[in-house]
Amino acid sequence: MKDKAEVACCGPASAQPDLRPVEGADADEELAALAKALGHPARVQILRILVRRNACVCGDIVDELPLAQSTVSQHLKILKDAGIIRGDVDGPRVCYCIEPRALRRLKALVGAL
Amino acid sequence: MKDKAEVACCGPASAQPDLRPVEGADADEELAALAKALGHPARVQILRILVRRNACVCGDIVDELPLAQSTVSQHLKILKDAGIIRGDVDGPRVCYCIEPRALRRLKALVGAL
DNA sequence: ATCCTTCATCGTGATTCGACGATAGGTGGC
DNA sequence: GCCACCTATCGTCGAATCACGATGAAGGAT
Repeated sequence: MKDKAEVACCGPASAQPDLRPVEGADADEELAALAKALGHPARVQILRILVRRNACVCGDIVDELPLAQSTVSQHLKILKDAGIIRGDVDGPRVCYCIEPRALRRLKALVGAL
Repeated sequence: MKDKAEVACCGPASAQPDLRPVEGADADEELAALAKALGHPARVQILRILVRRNACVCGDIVDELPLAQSTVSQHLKILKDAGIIRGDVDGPRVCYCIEPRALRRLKALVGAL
């Protein structure tokens, strides 16, 4: 049952648009925080993995990266703290998936540059 | 003659599209490097200043930020090393402006997420 | 030539990051 | 209960970041 993880653990993308401004001091801080979370190749790679398998994978990420499990877990925490991904516990494993809202927000902020 | 700086020191945006791929290992590194450069509020602010005055300002940036001159210079160097901005010497002062190519590239990479 | 302005660089200290191994916490199977 | 598996967290180390003041280099102005 290796395909089980393809069932998304995270609900469908909430389609409501972001209303917050895309510039100003708060937006600067927000963009900087999001960019900082993306400011490492491993984290970009993790994000790409989660986008590719639109469903959420858990520790398969560790197998795809040349990093120790603890290091990957740390990167996942950074992405989660930034609000870019979400991690839902699914039995003994944890199911990570991207947070579409945050990704849209990032695109909006970068697009406003 | 305070309005002199409004004349752009940098040529008009080269309109040729970017041909490089927006995913893959190289793209991951590239996006991470660009994001890392943006991963600080002061640098986002600097970028916004340079976009607002589409012409290039030099040390006026120091006046707009609550940071020491050396600190601002350091942030400018980071942005310049990342290829996001350019600095042309204009007499005793240096004229910074955004590098439209890099900005477009960033938007393409983020958009591909 | 001498000063003054402008910016970059150096050196420093405090903080954070990135990576790892080791360890602890849950969960399911036996 | 006990054991195996998957994650998270802790502790640690070296390296990088961030901020600053001080110093240096280069170009006008007088």
